[in-house]
Amino acid sequence: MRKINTRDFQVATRGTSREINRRIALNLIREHQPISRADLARRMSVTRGVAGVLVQELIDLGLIYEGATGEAARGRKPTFLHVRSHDRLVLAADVRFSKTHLMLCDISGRQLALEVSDTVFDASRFVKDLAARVRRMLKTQGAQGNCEGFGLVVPGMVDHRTGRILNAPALGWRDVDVRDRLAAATGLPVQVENAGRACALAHLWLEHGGGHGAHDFVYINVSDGVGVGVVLNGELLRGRDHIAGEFAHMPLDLDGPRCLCGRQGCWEAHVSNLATLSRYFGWNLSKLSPKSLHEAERNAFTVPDLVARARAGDSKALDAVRATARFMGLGLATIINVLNPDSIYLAGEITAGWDLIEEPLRVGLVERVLTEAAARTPLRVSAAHEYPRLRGAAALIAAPTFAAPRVA
Amino acid sequence: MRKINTRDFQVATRGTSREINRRIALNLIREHQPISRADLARRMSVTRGVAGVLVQELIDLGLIYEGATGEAARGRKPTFLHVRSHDRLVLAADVRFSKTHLMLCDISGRQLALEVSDTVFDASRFVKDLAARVRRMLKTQGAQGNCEGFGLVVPGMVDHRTGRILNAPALGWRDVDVRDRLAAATGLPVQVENAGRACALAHLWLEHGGGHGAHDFVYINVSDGVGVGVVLNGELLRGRDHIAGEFAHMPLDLDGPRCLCGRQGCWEAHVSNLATLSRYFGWNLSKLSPKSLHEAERNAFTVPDLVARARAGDSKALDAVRATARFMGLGLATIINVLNPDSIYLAGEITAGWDLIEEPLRVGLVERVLTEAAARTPLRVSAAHEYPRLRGAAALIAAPTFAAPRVA
DNA sequence: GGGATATTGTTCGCACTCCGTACAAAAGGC
DNA sequence: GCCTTTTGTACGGAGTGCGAACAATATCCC
Repeated sequence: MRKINTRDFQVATRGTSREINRRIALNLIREHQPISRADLARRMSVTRGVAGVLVQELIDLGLIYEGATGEAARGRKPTFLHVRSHDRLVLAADVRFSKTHLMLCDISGRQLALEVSDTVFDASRFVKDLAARVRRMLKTQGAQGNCEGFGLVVPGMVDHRTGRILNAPALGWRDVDVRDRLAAATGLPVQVENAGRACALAHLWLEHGGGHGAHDFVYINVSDGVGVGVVLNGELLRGRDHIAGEFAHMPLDLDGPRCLCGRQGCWEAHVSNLATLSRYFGWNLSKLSPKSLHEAERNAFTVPDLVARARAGDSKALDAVRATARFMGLGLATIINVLNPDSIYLAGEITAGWDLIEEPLRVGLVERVLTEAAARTPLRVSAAHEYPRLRGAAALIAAPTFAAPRVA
Repeated sequence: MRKINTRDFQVATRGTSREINRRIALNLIREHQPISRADLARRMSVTRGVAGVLVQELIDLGLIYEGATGEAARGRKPTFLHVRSHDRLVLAADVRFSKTHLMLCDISGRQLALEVSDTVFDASRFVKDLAARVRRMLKTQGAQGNCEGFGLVVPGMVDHRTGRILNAPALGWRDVDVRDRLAAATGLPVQVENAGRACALAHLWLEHGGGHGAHDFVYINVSDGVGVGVVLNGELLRGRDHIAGEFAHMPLDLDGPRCLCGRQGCWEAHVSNLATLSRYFGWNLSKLSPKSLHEAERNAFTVPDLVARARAGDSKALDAVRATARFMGLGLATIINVLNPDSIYLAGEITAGWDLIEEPLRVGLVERVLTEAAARTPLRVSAAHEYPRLRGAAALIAAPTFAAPRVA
């Protein structure tokens, strides 16, 4: 029951019905390929005649192709339809404090090439350097003509509409226009998005197998910080000022530990990798400068190391990990109470020790969640693929092909 | 950019385009009445021919009617169109711990009759009693044939789809089917919803004047408890387990004051009327039973009284009110960081003292909100009409007439 | 082998849609 | 009285889904 926005609506024209049905057909083919015209007609509850026309149009548009003829118990054999993806390529980049990853993949997310380099912090040099790498990768992969766009993911606040990076503290960037500059330098359409949201996008658009078509979920990445992407009604929530989903800095305790953001008691300050390590080593976060913290974390050992020690019998390590888990549960409870999603996906180094943390996490969850039903919200560890952020960057380019047409 | 749900989609048929455009036309007429066919055509960017057909259909459906002919500087005078609402009536009820309100209004929310009675706590007697009142009111108002439905609003958790009240602690109801029983007893279609959400619905559907067509907002009612309704993309957020929007029990401080829900440090425990009064009187919430608290609040004086004292120069009263305001701001900050809505509407007794509380509220807000832009999220005190909850109940019945058709 | 049966995919008339144009109706200016 | 402007209607054209009939292709069974 959506209200029509009378200041921004879309009138239906002669072609609107066709456009809607074509898009539905494309999505059904994508999800059930290989599939025949007749099967498609049945799934759509339209006549085979209509399905045939829709399919022909999708073929003419180059979105699908006819494959082998399938087997049938009796009667004429069906010709299978597939979504064309092997020669529709996408570039994806993930910029982080330490390294910048660049990946070439097809529109379904299948990885074709990957390259890692040190991150360049000067914005102008960054653009120049990245554009050169893009050109080189396209050339060596023989993909110059087939690349449909370039998705970029950064840790920070992004205005997705204008492509400006508003604030990325980890990179030291404020109000930098990367999209247009990268587009000019590479000749490709460029999309920029925040890392947490991109992971959610990857899950929404590229995970039809395991993700099983979730349309209302929250994707949470607990790492150096806490990144969150919210998908409601099959759509990513961005918000008026591009900060929607910032659960990281909600307070658990107004007088709690100091957070890198300057405030006290943020959820992130309780559960980030740094918080977990601090708990183990007895660091006092309030007294360390942000920079030295970054160093400490980079050089010293990591959360996976800590999980390994916990596994090996180091009870102090186990306590630290489980303390973090409880706070994770407390924060998740608020997310559930507030958004009440169909499911929650968890990612980040600490999820490697899921068997160790699940129980204390659920204790924290039950402590604060409002109903028993809500406490049963499925929590899934995003085993997923290796590079959720890169896949998210790819999803930025892949999604428009399959998205629902704007109507009413 | 919405993903099509391949397990629950709507194929476009021959009539889909017309349905979409008819609904857009209806909404434009509603928002700009009186309006001519020609003007409608211009606003929709369609020819006058199409607009004429759409209008004729809406007239035939009884949704609009032709009114007087308007004035024009030159040329033929337009015939004005209006949404038919004076003889399309709706019943609305608001059940609270103390009283039950029953209102008859038209589909645009104009109040026609109002009746207040003591709340009946036995569910069976409640249904019987309320149905009798409904019949009587329809009779005395001569509205038996024109009533299109009955909207019911309760303080508690509701499954809107099945019409069951899952848990309403204030009324002592658990898993009670009111919808079907009321529908059988009154012969009307019945819709049930939670009070906080209903207020948001009222704002979305019945506030085209002042609300100015907000489509992404949060409506917050700070009263005995804290009720919140979230509207995103012109649609009310309900959630998997019907608890979406439950910001009331997010923690500000895990070791904070005890809340009526049994947990500690909930936002509600910091800002509810009870919390404000406790601050003034020095009550210790942890040591009072929920029941005695209810009594204390009902019999003693109220938050408006406290605001009056603050106005009169009672510095202790002012401190109590302003302390609550700061906590309100801290909670609002999390709401903004998380949902980042276009605007926030505030209601509840304490907003009567808006001039006293705005400053400390904004201090709390700025303390926790992540960006300066987000800190400027418009906060509007819902002066609104007298009965937001009743209007919300009415909106439950009124909305389907104007909602966007489901497509793709 | 050959006809019955079953399934796929196409074709064509039909009713419905929006779209553009032409036209009638109604008012004011000169 | 004629021109101009605006509103509202009428009609052919192009594009849509729908239903039924059709050709193509396969298996089953006698």
